[in-house]
Amino acid sequence: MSSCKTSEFTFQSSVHSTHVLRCLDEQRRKDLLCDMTVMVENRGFRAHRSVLASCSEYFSTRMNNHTGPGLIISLPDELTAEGFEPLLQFAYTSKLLFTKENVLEIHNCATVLGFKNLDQACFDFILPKFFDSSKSSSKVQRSCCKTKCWRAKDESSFKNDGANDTGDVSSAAQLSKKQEQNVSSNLSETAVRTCSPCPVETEADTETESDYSSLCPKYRKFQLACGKGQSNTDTEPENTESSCSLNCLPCSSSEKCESADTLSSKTSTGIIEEDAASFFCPLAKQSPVETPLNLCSGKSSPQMCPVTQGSFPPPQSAGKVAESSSVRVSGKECIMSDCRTGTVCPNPSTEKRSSVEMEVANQLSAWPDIYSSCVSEPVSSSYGQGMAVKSSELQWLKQLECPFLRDLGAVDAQVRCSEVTSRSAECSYISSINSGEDSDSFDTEGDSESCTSEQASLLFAQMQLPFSVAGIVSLSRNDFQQMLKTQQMTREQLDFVHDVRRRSKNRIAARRCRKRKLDCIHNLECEIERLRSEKEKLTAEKRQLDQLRLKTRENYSVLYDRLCAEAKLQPEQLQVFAKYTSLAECPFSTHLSTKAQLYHPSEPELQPRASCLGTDTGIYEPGTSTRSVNTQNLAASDLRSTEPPHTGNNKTMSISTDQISKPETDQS
DNA sequence: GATGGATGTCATTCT
DNA sequence: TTAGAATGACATCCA
Repeated sequence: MSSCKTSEFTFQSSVHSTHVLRCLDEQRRKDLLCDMTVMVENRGFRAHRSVLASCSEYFSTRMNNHTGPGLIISLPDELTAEGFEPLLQFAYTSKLLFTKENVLEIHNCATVLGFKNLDQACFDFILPKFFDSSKSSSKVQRSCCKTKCWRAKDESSFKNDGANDTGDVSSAAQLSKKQEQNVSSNLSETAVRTCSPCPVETEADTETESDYSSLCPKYRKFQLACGKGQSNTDTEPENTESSCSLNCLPCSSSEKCESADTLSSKTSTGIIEEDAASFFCPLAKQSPVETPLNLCSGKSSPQMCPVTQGSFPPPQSAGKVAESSSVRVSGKECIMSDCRTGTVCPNPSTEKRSSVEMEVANQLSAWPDIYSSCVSEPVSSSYGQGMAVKSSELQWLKQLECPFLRDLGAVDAQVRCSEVTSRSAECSYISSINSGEDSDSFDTEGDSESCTSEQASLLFAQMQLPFSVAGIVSLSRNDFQQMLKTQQMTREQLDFVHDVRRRSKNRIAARRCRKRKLDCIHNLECEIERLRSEKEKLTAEKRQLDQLRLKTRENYSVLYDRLCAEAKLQPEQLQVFAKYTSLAECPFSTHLSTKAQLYHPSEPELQPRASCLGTDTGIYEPGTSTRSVNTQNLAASDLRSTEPPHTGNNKTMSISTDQISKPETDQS
C-alpha cells in the first residue's frame, strides 16, 4: 500500500470520447447549445463551432474571425446539402453513411471543407469500388480507411493518387486543385495518409466461402451445401480464429492495418466508422457474445481478458469491469475489456501486445489443458514463465463472464485431479518411465487419461526439464527446436519431450475434431428439421394449389361450355378454336382436343352439339361406359360433389366413349 | 456386468 | 519434401 501511495496511476477510458460525442450529437439534434448555422443550398444546419472547427479546416479558418453569437456560414455553391449532411453526422458520430449516389457529393464536400480523418485516400479506396464497372454497389464494400490503417505518405504521392482518381471522379479532382490551395495545406502538413490496399475480399460470396476455409474438407462441403455459417462453432476458439483471420487480414504493408469494417452487404449504404474498436477484429462488434476471445491468427487480441505478466488483477476488479478501459499502473498497462460487450481497449501507445499477452492468449486457446498444466507446474523458466501460475491466481479468470471461460466448471474437475495427482507420492506413469520402459507403456498405466497431461507435467518436474508441457505444445516448431538446442538433454529426454508434444498436440486436435463432428451432427439435425418443416409447408402449399387448379379448371370448363352453347360454333370453328387455345400448359388442351375430336369432320355421325347444348343428353351415367373429363381426377369429382348444383353443367362435358370412333387412350 | 459417452493415442491421410 | 492438422480406429475409464 505504501508503494501504491507513491505510484502514479492513470485511468484512461476509451469510451469517454464516445460519450462526449454522443452528447454533442444529441445537443445538435435538439438544437441545444448550438452556436452556429451552416447554410447549404438554402438549408440550415445547426451545429457547434467547436465540433466543426475541430473536424474541418475550412470551418476552423472561417470561425477564426468570428467570436460573436449567431454565426452563420454559407458554404460554396458547389457544395450540396446532400453531401454536407453526412459529413455533419460524421463529425458528431464518427460514422460516415454514404450511398453510391451521394458519395461524390460527400467527397466534394470533404475535400472543400478539409474534413480531417476523411482523407482523400478514403475515397481513393471507396470510389473505385463503387464506380468500377465490374463491381456492383450492392456488393460488400470493405473499406480500409482507418486512420491507423493509413501509412504516411508524402505530399507528392498524395497528389499522384489524386491524379489517379480523376478517372472515376473527375469533378472531384477538378475541385481538388483549387481547394487544396485553401484547405489542404494543413492536410499536407498532417502527413496525408493513404490507405494501403489491403487484400480484403469485396465479394460477399467470397467472404462466405472463406468462412468455411477453416473447416475440414468434409465438413466444409457440408457447410457449403447447407449454406450456413458456423453457428455453433463460433464459440470455438479455433473457429473464431479463422473468422478473425478473415476479417483481420493484414495489410500488405508493414503498417498495423488491423482490419477493415465489413459494411452491410444488404444495402448499398456504406458506413465508415472511426472507432477504436473497429481497428480490431470486427467480430467483436458483430457478435460480441458469440466471440468470447479474439485470438486473431494466434496473436493477441485487444479483447483479451485481463492478463498481465504473472500479476493478475484481483477477482473483484476483473469481475466488475463495466466498460472498456485500460489501467496503467507504474508504467505497465493492464488491458481490461468487457467480453460481453465486445468493447476493446486498445492501447494507443503500444503497437504490439507483449509477448506474455500473446502467450497467454495462445494458452487460453488451448484451455483447459493449459489451465490444468499451469496449476500443476510451478516451473520457472523463460519458456514457462507466462504459465507458471498457481491455481489461486487463476481463480479470478472464472469470475469473468467471458463466454470463453464458461467451461471452467468442467475444468475444476481436472484441476482437482491435477492437485490430487501432484500430491500423490507415486505415479505409475512416472515409475514406468523411470524404469526405462517404452513411452508407450504409459498409455495404459495411467490412473486416468484425463490427468495424463498433469502426469506428464509431473514427469517434467521429475526429469528437471525447465519447461512445461503447455509451453512446448504452444511453441512453434522452430521455437521448440531452438529451445531444445539450448537445453542439455539426453536422448531419452529429447524423445520424451517430442513424444509429449506430439501427443498433446494430437490430443487437442482430437478434441477439435470431435467438437467439429458434434457441430456437424447438430447442424445436420437442424437441417433435417428445417427441411422437414419446409416439406410440410410445401406439401400444404401444393395441396392448396391443387384445389385452386381444380376449381379453375371447373370454372373454365363451365365457361367453355357456355361459350360453345351460346356461340353455336360449327365443328370447323370449334376445331380452329381448339387449335389456338390448346396450349401445352393449358389444362384444357386435352379437353379442347377432345372437343375438337368430337367435331372432327370425318365423324359427321357424331352429335356433338348435344353435349354443347347443355342438355342432359350429354350423357353422364356413372357406372356406365361414359366418362367425364372431370372425373379424370378423383379430387375433381370430390370437389364437384361438394359444389353447388350449377356445376351440373359439367355433365355437358361428359362424353360417351361409345360416341367416339376411336377408343380414348388417355386413361390418366 | 453391460453400455454408452468421453477421452487419449496411434496410424494414416490430407493440406 | 516435410511439418502440422485432421480423422478413423481402437483402447480405456467412468457413470
